[in-house]
Amino acid sequence: MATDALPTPADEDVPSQRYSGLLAGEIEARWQARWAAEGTFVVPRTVDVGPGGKFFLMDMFPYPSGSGLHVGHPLGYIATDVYGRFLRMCGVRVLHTLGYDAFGLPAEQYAIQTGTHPRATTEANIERYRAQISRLGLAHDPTRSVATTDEAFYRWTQWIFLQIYNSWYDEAAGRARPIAELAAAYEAGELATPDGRSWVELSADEQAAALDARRLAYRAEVPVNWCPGLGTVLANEEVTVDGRSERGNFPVFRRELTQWMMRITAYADRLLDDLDDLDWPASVKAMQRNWIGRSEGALIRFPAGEVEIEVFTTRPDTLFGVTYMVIAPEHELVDRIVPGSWPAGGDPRWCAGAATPREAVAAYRADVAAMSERDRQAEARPKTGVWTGAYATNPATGEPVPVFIADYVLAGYGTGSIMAVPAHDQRDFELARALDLPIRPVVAAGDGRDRLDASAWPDAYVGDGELVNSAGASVSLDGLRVAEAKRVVTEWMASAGVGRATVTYKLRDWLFSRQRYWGEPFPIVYDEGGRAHALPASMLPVTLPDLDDYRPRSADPDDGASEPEPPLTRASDWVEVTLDLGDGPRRYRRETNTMPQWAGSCWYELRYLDPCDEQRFVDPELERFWMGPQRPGDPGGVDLYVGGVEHAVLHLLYSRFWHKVLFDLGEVSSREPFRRLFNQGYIQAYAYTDRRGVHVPAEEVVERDGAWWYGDEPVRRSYGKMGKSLKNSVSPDEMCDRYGADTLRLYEMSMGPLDVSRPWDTRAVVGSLRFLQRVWRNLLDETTGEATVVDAPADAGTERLLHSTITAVRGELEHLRFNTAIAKLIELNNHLTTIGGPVPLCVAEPLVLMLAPFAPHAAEELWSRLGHTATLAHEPFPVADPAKLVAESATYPVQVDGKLRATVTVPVDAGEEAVRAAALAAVTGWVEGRDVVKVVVVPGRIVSVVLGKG
RNA sequence: GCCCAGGUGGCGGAAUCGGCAGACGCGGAGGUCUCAAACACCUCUGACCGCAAGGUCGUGCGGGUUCGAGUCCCGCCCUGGGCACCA
Repeated sequence: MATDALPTPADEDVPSQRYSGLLAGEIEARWQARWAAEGTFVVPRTVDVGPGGKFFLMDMFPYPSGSGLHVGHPLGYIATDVYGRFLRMCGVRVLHTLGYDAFGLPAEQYAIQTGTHPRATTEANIERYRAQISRLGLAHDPTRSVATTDEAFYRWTQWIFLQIYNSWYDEAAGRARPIAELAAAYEAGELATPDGRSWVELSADEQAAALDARRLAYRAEVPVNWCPGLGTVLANEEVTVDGRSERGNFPVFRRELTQWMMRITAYADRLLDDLDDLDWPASVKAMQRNWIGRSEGALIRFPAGEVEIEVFTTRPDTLFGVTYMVIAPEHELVDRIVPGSWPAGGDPRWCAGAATPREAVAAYRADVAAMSERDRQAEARPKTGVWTGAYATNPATGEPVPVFIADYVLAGYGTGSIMAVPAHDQRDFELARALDLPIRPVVAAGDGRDRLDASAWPDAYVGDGELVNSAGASVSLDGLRVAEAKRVVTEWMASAGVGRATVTYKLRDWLFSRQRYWGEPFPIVYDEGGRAHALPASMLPVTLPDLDDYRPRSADPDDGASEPEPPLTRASDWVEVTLDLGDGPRRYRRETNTMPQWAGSCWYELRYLDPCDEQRFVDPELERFWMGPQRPGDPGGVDLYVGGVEHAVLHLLYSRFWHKVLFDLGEVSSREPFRRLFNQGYIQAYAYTDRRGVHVPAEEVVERDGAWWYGDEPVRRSYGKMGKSLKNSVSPDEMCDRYGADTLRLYEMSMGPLDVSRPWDTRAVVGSLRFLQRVWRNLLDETTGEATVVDAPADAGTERLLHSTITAVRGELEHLRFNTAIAKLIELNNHLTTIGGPVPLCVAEPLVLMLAPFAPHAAEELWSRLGHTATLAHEPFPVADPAKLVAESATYPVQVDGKLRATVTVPVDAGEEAVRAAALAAVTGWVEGRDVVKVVVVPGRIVSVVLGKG
């Protein structure tokens, strides 16, 4: 096709001042330059504020990826901008800016792919993002933007790490305290040292070890998620349910490795309880509760020869129903209880045909190890297990119970061991059936099954009921209900010294080190004895050294036995340092792990308050002003935080944890970082594949006869994410070029409620352009660009509509319902089009002001052409006059037997009788010959006439 | 399996202290302007019946409450998301 044959619009046919994409582009560039030059959106670093109050408004900051933005990315940014502009016009001091989350794996991987240094690609990506975002006309304070990769920023990330490192959790006080106070407490004898000796008896190394063991940031050899494909270990939160990395989808292996951990579990209860005080979506709260996974139960010790097996159970009431025990296969206790040969009394089916218990255990462990994480978690997999040859003693009955290993018991939860009650636990029931273990009911089922004989039961009985078969020498539960039995047995266990009530969590401590290059270095060095030392704050920042080769040592993604090797170990000049940490210059080795991507985002909201502060990470006065609690019970925090739901348990849990540590240490006055959270939906798109399964450009696909065609070829349609590889990506730049940023903003806001995902439809964008065009045409001459408004009063109908629109738009904006607010503005403007003639100034001005949050450039331009010289950014948002809302007549729909039959119009002050009479008169044809049983008049609403039967 | 959302025209969506279902926009049909068009303008546009006036049906399905139900209650179905051998 010859493109030069395309018709070009003749210039003289289109009025020169018609609001087109081209004109919009010119207006937008001009106003953006003016806002920048005048510092319109710069917020002073002072804490005085007018009567409108303050509002700290935030978006989840972007990760500047190499592929740039598509139209879905700025959805939330536009929404917060509209809301912020509205609040500003309501006299509120609004803090709104945007930074960049620029450390992390993807930036590093992108750098490796393109062969350039991560700093270079990161900076280029940030510039690209800035350019794309600035075209949208967002009213950010440009002086408060940060990037987590800035030395001036990560200096404070390291500083906060030091605060956490130099703290311990005082369980008695329920808060973190400086580690020096722990040393003081040990020294004063207020706290017992780990081995009971007095503090002064301990060597310096022993004292240091005792403190290190309690720090909130600590090193420990723990089972970690080793991902050879990424060359690093990962946090639990970064591993998917089928045991692969969230990034890159590589296999993840469990390995014991020494790593940096954050003691987030100390905060489990507070992280859980404080959710109640947050204005967050219920789904996010539910996900966090689920992830923390608090469960109340009891720890019970079962003697087994030389050792004791401690189990965690939520059903201590079923203690008399224990018929066997299970330990996780990898549990260290297993090797200590396995006897040399099979004792008498066991069932051959428990032994898997092995000659000795040791062989049985080894074979079972080998089977488990050979299984992939996916297989292990597969649904409906039959329960397996093998006897260890050992017996333990039920502390309530004195009975011996066989001890098994089975992979349905997880080493990482509770104590890694369970008491099996097959009658009342489905998993135990399944293994009991598989190995023909006894099943002893101790809770009388109320559902018709046999209460004492489980041989015909189809499944475990997990409901409530009366305890039976539960009387021992020192305690009896018979006759009690489950809840009561739990209480009684727990009291008995405590007095008998065999167990106690406890709480466990699914939440694990946060694995905080990564074997990657592109992250914050730890402010930690090791002495020649291998002991860790924190650097003093005066030595911060510890800057990331330049490296020629920043790649992780590549390992086979499937080789779980490979070793992580941080790239920073290669920076030998950087690693080996001589420092004076208070006892003269000595040689040290730097920590070569880096922090995970989440570190910077754990506290960036605080840095927005003053990114230039070189004395502190945040000024306490600014923090109190912008984030402090507003009333008793208020946790404080950012007033509105908008972002996607994908960070429900990662970023949002980690940042709450860091914030609480800072709160405990007195560094911030708010105990939560984000008071209100709003999850925006996603913009999705259709993608099309041809018969080979290859994606074709979505823009060029047409619909014909209910099918989709790419040229002459039929294509298949799918729906989902927008992405370059799917060939369905639309960039904000091309939308700005074709329609202007204001049209794009308006379109994205009118697509639907902010929290709902919706499909992108480029064809529909023109509707928003038409709206702006019509507003433009109603107020200006399309040929001359002169305002056509008149300084005359509006007619009563127009005035009433204006004021009802103001009321509605304010209400919708307050609740972030931008789509319906826009619909109201369109209705008002359509009314002005319909009545024709010049628009009165007293209608034009409020219309422009109400439009301003959505389409700020067009509104500014109209405002100036209406004769104003200053920006409208701080003009008061229109306020409705209640007196102008009153109509003189009211229209009632009239129903007869529930069906709409007529409408009547009566004076607005008509009494109920008059309305009733008018309504009946309007439906005589329907009522004729029938009895009117009842007439319901709902004032201002409706009239309902009820006829008799027949 | 458990938890949380949500099912309304051809499409995105309005309307929930129960009160005219389908605001607003896209798409579609017809028309205006134009040599022709367009990101212009006007009219119509839930389905069915009817020349029309008008009527009947209609908010996932089945019941119920009510003068009146998209909205409340009971029982299902489906879709999306989260969690999932957590003792």
